[in-house]
Amino acid sequence: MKPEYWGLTQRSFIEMADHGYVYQDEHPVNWCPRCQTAIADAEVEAENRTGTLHTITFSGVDGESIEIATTRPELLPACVAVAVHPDDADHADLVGETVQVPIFGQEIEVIEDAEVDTDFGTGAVMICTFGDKQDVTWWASYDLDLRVALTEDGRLSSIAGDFEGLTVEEAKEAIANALDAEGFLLETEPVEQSVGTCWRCDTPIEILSTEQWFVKVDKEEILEYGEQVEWIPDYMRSRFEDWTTGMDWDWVISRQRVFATPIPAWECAACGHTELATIEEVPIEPTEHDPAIGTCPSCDRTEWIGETDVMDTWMDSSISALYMGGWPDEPFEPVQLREQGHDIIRTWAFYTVLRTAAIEGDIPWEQALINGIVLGDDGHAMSKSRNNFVQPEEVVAEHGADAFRQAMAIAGRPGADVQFQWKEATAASRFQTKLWNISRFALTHFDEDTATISDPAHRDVDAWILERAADTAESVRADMESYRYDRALRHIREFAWEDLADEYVELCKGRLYSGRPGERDAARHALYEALSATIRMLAPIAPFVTEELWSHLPGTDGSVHEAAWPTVDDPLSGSSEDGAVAVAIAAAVRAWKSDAGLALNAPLAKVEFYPEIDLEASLDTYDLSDTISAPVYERAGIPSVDRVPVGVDIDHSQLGPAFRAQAGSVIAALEATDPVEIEASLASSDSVEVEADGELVSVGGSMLDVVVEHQAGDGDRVEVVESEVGTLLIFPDE
RNA sequence: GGGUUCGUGGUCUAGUUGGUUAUGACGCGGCCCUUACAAGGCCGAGAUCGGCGGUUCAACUCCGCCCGAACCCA
Repeated sequence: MKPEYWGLTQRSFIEMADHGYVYQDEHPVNWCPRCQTAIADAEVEAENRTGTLHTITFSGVDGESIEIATTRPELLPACVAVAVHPDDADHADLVGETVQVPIFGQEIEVIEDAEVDTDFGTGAVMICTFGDKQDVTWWASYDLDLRVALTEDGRLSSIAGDFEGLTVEEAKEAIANALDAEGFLLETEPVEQSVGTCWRCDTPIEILSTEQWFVKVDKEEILEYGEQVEWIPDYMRSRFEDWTTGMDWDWVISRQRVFATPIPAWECAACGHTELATIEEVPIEPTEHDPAIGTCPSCDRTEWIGETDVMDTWMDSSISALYMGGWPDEPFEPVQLREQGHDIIRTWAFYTVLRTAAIEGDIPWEQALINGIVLGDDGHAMSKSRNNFVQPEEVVAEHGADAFRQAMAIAGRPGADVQFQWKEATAASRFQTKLWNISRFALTHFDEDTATISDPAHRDVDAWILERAADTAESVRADMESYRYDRALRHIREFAWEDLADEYVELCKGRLYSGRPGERDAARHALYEALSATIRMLAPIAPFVTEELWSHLPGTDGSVHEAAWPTVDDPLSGSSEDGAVAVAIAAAVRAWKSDAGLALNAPLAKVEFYPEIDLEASLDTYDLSDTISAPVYERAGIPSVDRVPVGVDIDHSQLGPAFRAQAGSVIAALEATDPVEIEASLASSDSVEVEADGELVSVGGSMLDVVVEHQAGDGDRVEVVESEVGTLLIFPDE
């Protein structure tokens, strides 16, 4: 870390001290005996382990003895009281009595407190300084003695007598044996317990009372600012609020480590006065330099001892928003976005909100975009032990950086875990090849004038692809703004692959190869617009391939990443709706030819189209005929083949509300009726009468359609294809 | 034990305010070399939308309980 940055961490510390957030105190803190440093609550992780529950007798000094249950006999030398529940009838007469701690001999009082769990062990619990946070609470509220049984390296202290110097594990066994030998140990049994461990080294943490630096946690203030942030997804807000509400200790920020940002403070060697650096002095290493103030303000002496403690690294990372926002040189304004995982809401997000509130009285960011954790191909979190981790370099080597980015973009939405899958990299790579080939085709038809073609005489399919491009650009824009990169990418692929490549390119080919100049220009213009829009939309997700394609596109200047978001103008002529009909017909004929084992360009005698939808104008058959290699005729009326009503298509959203409870039997009755009769009835009265629940009801024509199939009669040399838009009669080549 | 989220074909996944033949990808089977692309096109098999119950004319969608998974906490 550069001195300029950790100097800012020191400055932020000083400003927080000026605002009354920083104090130094002796207080119990989480302590890692291996790292030999204090750690914050957020650095303690809960781990389930199987421990041993020891039931131990404490003799009464004047009266009865009491049995307590504990998993930590090694803390007996630190025992300062025994607690029972106020409603616990079995122990009621012992409250206020004095008992003696076995082996170690100290006499302690039996107290009552509602926090005692009567169902655990014997219902009586020993209070030590300190076994856990509950002990700290009791110690403070009952003003109990402090008996320090553990040293900073996790061994028993001198008050443990013969057991001094043993590690916690050694002492647990040795003391249990001693208790057993002297008849104090009544029984042992395995018990599931949750142990607090150090996030760095997994060592069980202890609670020691030491002199440390703290930052005040003002829950109300943090909640108030957290409230003003937009959490994406919104439910992450409750993770933040739950953690904040559950905080019960201030943030201990001093660490007894070697490498980190120094706490900029000194202690006067003579009188013990603590002096903080001024913001003009930072960055400063207090163990190497004396404070600028020179003489101690309280005793006028000049010998200083530099603070050797360093700061929690979250003190550095929690000013990242301030730093990005120009602090301290520029007036702070919240930055737009924080992007982070939900596993560090309790640290990075929490501390950042706390610090920005304390220093600037503001929110750090307007939006907090929270992602899940990255999972391996097997759906589990990546880990060495599972051997399911994937190095990005492997994916890049196999499929390229853009394919990797696509695979990650499509792998999840905000808040959800992100599962890496090799198959997505495969799909992404194929898509890029597809786009490359579309571009290769298009570029052979473009020249330097393509980008500036004026007044193109668009045909229907041009109008259709331009409208699809405009709609896609709009929906992708909305997806991007809501951080739905997965949906954005799907929309882009769907447009590029299905609409542009499979449909439009096939339909406009004929014009591009052999159209007259004006006709060809219209196709080139539409193709150019659609391709240009696709490349620009994909650019944020696949930056390299789009940049390359962009550089080959005529009329472009500079980087695609500086290009404007695509807007597609309305076509000057042509009907996009009728264009969609041509597209649907082409698709139906293509599928039929494939089924018939014919090539797409296999010539046909002719195709007749009997529309079942209303066309804006007449069908534009120019491109269509060329694509399917057949003259296409739009016909009115009904085709001259056998016409067979085969069923009814019911509009449930209309029929349901109209008949309510009767709807079920009305539907059943309609489905049981001969479709031929229904069609006849609709033709004469635009309604059909059926019997439902013994009652004659009339169903309006708007609630149903008769499904009709057309079939070629025996010996007819014609094939009948039903498409979404109407019936096609296909006359194969002679 | 508490909080949050999730549970859709073999795998992964889409699904706006309840009414869709439940989307697509990867994989699988078949057919097709059609002047951008066989790293392609077309077709097909494969899902009682975790389970049970409820609300409703109608539930993948809303409600409750249960089972299972993940994260955070105790």
